[in-house]
Amino acid sequence: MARLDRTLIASLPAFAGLSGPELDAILEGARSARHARDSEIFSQDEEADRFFLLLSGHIRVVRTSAHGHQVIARYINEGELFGIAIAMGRTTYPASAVAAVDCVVLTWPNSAWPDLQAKVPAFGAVAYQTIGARLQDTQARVMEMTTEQVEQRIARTILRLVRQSGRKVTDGVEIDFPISRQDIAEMTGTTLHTVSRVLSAWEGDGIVRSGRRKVTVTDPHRLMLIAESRKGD
Amino acid sequence: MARLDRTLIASLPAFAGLSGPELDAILEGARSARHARDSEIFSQDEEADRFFLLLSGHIRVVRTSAHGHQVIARYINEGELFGIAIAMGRTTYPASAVAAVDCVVLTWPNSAWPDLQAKVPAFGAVAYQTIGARLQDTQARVMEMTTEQVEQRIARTILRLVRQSGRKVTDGVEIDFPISRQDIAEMTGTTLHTVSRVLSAWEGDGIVRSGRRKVTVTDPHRLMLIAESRKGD
DNA sequence: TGGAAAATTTGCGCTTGCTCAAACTGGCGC
DNA sequence: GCGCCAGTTTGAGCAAGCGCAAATTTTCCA
Repeated sequence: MARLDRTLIASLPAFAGLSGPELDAILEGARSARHARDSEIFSQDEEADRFFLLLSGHIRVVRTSAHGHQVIARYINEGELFGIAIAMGRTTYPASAVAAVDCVVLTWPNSAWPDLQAKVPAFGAVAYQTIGARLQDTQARVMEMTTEQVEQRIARTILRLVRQSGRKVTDGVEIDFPISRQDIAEMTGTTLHTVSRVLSAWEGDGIVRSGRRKVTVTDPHRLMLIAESRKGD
Repeated sequence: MARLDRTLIASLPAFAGLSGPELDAILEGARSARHARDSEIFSQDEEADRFFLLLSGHIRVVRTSAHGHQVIARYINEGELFGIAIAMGRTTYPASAVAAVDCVVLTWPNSAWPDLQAKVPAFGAVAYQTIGARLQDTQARVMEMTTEQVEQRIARTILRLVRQSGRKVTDGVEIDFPISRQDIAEMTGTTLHTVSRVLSAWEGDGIVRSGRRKVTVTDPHRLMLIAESRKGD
């Protein structure tokens, strides 16, 4: 196996400030892999024997209920850890990970975990921070689901995606990976029909432009107003 | 301050298998406190300078939205850590903690955290497991909120409460702390009116018995059937 | 270039559960 | 023992958004 170069990860915010040897220690035992768009990186309920770091691309984390209903738990952005079941004391993956575009990931066997913890405490710290941040996000999502209307939830979700994965284009900011109405529905707890209706209405108002698996926000300010609005104000 | 005795925590599942000196190390720097029913132990958004362990009682963790809407994030049971903002890299508490009954808690200043981690690695492990488990729970809740009807969510929530904090009585199992219709509504994302209607219907069917801030499940099996049922089956 | 498949749009009827309103009840404090 | 208050029950009306169905549009690939 070709030795992985430390420049792969040196620029990631998560590892800012780590020394060269520390970076090398992290890469020891790692291997990199490519995953084509729409391919599964790991699958819900399967034995969690590895953990991952996304180097480039975007990954969709999907949970499927006992009755076949799918929910998108989150999108993973470049530089983020994912599939870190081991840091949560789990032996299976609680969700599936699907490449939203062609991706490059680093992956380690679980057996590398204790070593990595010992040699680079900062790595463990990053993992636990990640889990903490996701707990926050998920709890915020529960709040949204229970207190907000569908239109507000869609607005908030799109704003979040644009903030995390937005790319400036001539007339606004677009989400830089393909995302369907169905995907947005699975993030907001509604149906693709309702998402379609809402986006169409917004398009009529000049707030977004959208097409097949593509969303561009042209008036973020107005979208924020929708996200914050309350019935009866 | 009187020295705390290790028997306080020796019997907690979280600390099973720890040595006497380890238990003493944990208790060093801790102090115990009583909190009367309905009093706040810490408050959302305030500086998180301590972390906590519930020795006895039950605690409600409540988040309040920017618009004043309240949601119960979880109930803390005896032996659980809570308010561990420090383990999530947060500087403020993301929610408030309210004593559901008179409680006894252990509490440490954040300054004790690094020491504790170093001296008793198992303590850190328990904290991270706790956060991991809560992330799981919260994600499961998102799934429920988006895929299930109100009646199923209420059924599931009550079953969970009974499993975690049930007390056998002559004709069933009751939730052993006071819980109002409003509380159940704030856990399930509905209104106290709907909860009241559902419980009344169940009472008519002999599935539960309930009164002022009290719920007893008399037919857990039937309640499970409701929790698992799908529309259209 | 011509399908075929995938994604989106749109209409319509209907159900769930919310809102608003009002009455009721069980306990607790005085 | 009585009155008050928090908590609960119940009714009626209504609206958000879902389910279903069908038409369109876009893209991919043979």
